[in-house]
Amino acid sequence: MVSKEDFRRINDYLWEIPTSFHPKMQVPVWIFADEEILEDALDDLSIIQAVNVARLPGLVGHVVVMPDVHQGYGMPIGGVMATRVPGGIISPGAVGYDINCGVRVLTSTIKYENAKPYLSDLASVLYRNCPSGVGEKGSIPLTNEELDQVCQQGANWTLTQGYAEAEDLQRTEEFGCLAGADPDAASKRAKERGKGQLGTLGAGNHFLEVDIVEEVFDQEAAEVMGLHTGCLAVQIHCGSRGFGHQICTDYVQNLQFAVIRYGIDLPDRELVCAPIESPEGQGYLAAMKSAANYAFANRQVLAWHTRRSFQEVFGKQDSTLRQVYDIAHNMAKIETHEVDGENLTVCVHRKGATRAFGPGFAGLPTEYRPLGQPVLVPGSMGTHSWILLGTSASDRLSFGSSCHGAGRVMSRHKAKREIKGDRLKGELEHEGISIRAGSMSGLAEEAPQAYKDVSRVVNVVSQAGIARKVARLHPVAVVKG
DNA sequence: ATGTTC
Repeated sequence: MVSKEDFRRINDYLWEIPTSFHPKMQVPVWIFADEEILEDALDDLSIIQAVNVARLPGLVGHVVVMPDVHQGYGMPIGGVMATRVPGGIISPGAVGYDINCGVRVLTSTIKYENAKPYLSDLASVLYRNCPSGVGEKGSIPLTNEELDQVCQQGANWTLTQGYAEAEDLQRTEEFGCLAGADPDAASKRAKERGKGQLGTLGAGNHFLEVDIVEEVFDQEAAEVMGLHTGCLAVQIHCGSRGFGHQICTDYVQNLQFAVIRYGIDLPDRELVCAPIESPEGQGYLAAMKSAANYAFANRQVLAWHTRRSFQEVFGKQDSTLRQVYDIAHNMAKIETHEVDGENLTVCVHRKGATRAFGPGFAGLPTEYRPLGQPVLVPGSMGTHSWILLGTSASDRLSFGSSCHGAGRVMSRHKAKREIKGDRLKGELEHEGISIRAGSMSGLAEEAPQAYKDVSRVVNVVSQAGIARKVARLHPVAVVKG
């Protein structure tokens, strides 16, 4: 067990578990939290899992835990670990089952006051046009060859097919495509699942939401990002669907043998991994990149569905949706970071954590380079969401990372048991939020009561200096599986 | 998260 006394307070928003806590810890664990969030984090396995992660071979710096943390498969959601390349490991459980789960935000100049009478229709049209729900198939079935192209080209494939604008790709992490993806590293079963699901939302905490830009905290940055107070914006939260899920399932199973072959001492079977330079590690990395590219393409096709839905409701003239940004929050990336005064090549695993690089990063479009990387933080349904920017301090504190959402405090099981979906829908509709959901029990699982207060989470990362506030969004229409 | 127990 871990208790509050095991933490050393670095400052009001940063706490450390030193390596002296456990003889096998390679690096300390740092958690970004206020006291309340720290205490919440001790209620589940989050911190124990972070300590387990700190025992893996080849770790550098420290394991990072974000304020939206909750327990996950092997590694907590809201965790970051960096491993030496070569010499360290790569672990599917430290990326997550939904490879490149992420968020895209689109923005408009449509004023909420003018749009208000049409929002219920808009919700219905979006629900009709954006396939959602477990196992749901999309409107763009892919051949084997096309799936391979999506894996290799990511969002670029959607541009060639007419589902994207060039600016969308500019304003996507990695410009919508990771180099080095190998579709043949994905199993036949993964491919079969992936072929029919491009352009689908999925279920669970995935959603498509129309928001009002409620308050702007940095006028200059908001202007560059096209965020206008009182106007509509759209958030799309989803990932690589059955394709990425199957890839994770396959490699969690296969890498068990790598653990034995390379004699890795695992603190938890769920942290199954392989040396990153091994054939097994490289296989997972190439498959993970395929799923990541699939997810970039998936969110792009959903953006296309969103645009045609807006045109259907508001007409072609007044419905322009410009992309603000698209970020991943379940991904492993080879990056260079300064650790203890030394520049190291590392594999940064971000699971329920976003990249948050500061100003000057060359991988950003020109207009964003002076600002830093946009960080998109969806809240729980019916509450706020936030647009932040990465900072230069994130580079040295959190491997250039920030939080990804509100973070669960109630298990899915408990939420389903305690909350009535149809009653929740009524309450949200009463607050002026149009809800279109395929499953009432699914809706209950995602109730605001099941999550932390996202503004509290955002306050921690902002006070800790790893991201800064640009704008707060408020939902007016939600589409869920 | 997930053809929600291949």
